[in-house]
Amino acid sequence: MQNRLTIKDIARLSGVGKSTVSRVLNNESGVSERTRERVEAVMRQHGFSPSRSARAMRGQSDKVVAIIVTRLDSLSENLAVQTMLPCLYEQGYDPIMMESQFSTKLVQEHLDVLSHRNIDGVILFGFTGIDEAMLTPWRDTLVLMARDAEGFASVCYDDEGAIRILMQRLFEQGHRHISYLGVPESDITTGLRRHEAYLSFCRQHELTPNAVLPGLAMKQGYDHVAKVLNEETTALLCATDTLAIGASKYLQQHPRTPLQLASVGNTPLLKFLHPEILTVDPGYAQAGKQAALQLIAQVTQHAELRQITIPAALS
Amino acid sequence: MQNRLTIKDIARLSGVGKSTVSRVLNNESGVSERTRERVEAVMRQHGFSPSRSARAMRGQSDKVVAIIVTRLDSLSENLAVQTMLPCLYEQGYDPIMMESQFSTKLVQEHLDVLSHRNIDGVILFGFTGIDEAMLTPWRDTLVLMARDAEGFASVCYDDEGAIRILMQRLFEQGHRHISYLGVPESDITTGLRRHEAYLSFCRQHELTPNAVLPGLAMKQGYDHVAKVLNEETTALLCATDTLAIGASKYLQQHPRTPLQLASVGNTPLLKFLHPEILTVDPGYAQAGKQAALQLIAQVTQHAELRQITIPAALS
DNA sequence: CTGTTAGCGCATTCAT
DNA sequence: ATGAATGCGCTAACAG
Repeated sequence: MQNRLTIKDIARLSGVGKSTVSRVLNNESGVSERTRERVEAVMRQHGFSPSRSARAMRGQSDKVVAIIVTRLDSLSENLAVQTMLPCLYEQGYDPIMMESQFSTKLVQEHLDVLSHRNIDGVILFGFTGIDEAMLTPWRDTLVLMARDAEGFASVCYDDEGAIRILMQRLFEQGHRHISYLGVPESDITTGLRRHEAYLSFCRQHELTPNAVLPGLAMKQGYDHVAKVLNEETTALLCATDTLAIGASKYLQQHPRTPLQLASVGNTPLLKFLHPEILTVDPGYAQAGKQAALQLIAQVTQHAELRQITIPAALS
Repeated sequence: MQNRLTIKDIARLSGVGKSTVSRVLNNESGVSERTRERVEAVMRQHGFSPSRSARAMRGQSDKVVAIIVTRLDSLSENLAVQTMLPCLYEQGYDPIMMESQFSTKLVQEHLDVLSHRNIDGVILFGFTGIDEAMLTPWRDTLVLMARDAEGFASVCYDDEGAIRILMQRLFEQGHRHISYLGVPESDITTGLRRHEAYLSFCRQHELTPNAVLPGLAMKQGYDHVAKVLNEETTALLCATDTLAIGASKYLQQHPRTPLQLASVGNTPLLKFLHPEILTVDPGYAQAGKQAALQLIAQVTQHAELRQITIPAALS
């Protein structure tokens, strides 16, 4: 843009040395109140802001973080990222965005690029097949989303709790034949954990489980929902909003006796299309904020690598 | 990450001077083929990549661009961004993402941040009320999406063509009472242009227009669609996929005589939910690519500020 | 408390 | 064709 001022200019304009300006800039101690104020005044007056590249070169942080989402159009990840961004902006971090498309190879490529770029940290939305080994170099500057791994900071959803809450509610409503539409167990969180929570609840309450685990896509919900519906079924629990939307479409086209749907995920889209569906909010928004805060804490003050679980809540 | 090598190291390792390495790095002429190859070998062998901050400080580009979307969860913008990203990566640009939430104030804040950040360029998704004056400083390094403005590079959709194609098709199918569900005319492109194209077609073919322009949201489509439906109506044209989804929900809940729906936008969501709807693809994907290419051309070779319009096509 | 000095990694003269 | 020297804007070590 315009030819910007440097600390040298500020120093000259306020009649002090460069290093004093630098000290003021970094809130270092050892500057008299008077000079500090004077320098700050000059900086404000001229709208001065230090060159990021120069700072970066001096070993300081570049104040850039990367966010690697699986897909730009993931409903849940969008909600998380939307709360993440303001947190990052506020602390002066610029977020560069990348899309993994559920490909380990793409994640690897992106990380390679990032390693050449003096990145402060990475927030990575996990998925099935992600290779923990390749994340090792990033151990201290990474926050894993929606997945946890030994030795890494992470923000997870309470998969088990979310399913339990929904099952409990359905059970209280009198449902005794609750089917389950989910995701293959190769997916640890959305797949395995949620399915196990379902099975566990069934066991405890002596219900007969009836599940199918086709995948993550709407179409898969649509195509496979029929398999878990029989005459007795009165309720259907879906592992995700996306599956619930697919299932709903099928049910609209193939009417049957009333069926109470329930799903994990509190996306605006599902709320609009099917407000009658019982949903639990896995806390996507809160997760985004927590992840941002955790990452900043890690990279600025070497905070411990916490494994955070966001509590689920009926919505 | 690791303590990276510098051109000094490469110079030492290949037995040449720093400046020679620099020359090789920038593909400058005046280096003998032999030394060039030798230096390149050493660089490859050690996986050398120059410090971006150092280059940036030397007045070179930082190779960062900003993408300001209106909303992270906009279906159409997602499609555009998804094609934009690979183009940018390929050229070594890192995209930092920001969300305007349709707020001029937020755009201004983001641009302020960016002006302190030695950004190469900005891709801005336009919206109603965007203030061209505040974009002036960015004239040469900005590409406006979905909106055009005097003196700025832009990538627009063919609003007029998209509507015309759909109307033509509906007309050919025999429809003579085609209603329109759109966006207020304060929105120049999605609002005004599409509505005018609708009116224009009606005039030319002596149809009686019947339109309502509630807004962009699904709920608005749902709430207002009834107003444009009467006994004679056989087709409904929606200005966007989002409106079409809202309208469809209403129609499912309030059955009537068959109504052919049509809409502008070729999003996967609509295709899944309502494949029966006639849609035209405004070319979101192609638009993303064009925008990335245009921006790169501008910032690397001061290419002219083209105003590109993506042709619409039946999908 | 404050100014001076010396680099960070690179591109760019200017010599050779 | 190539190496040595200079400085980008900043922080850090060292003097006063």
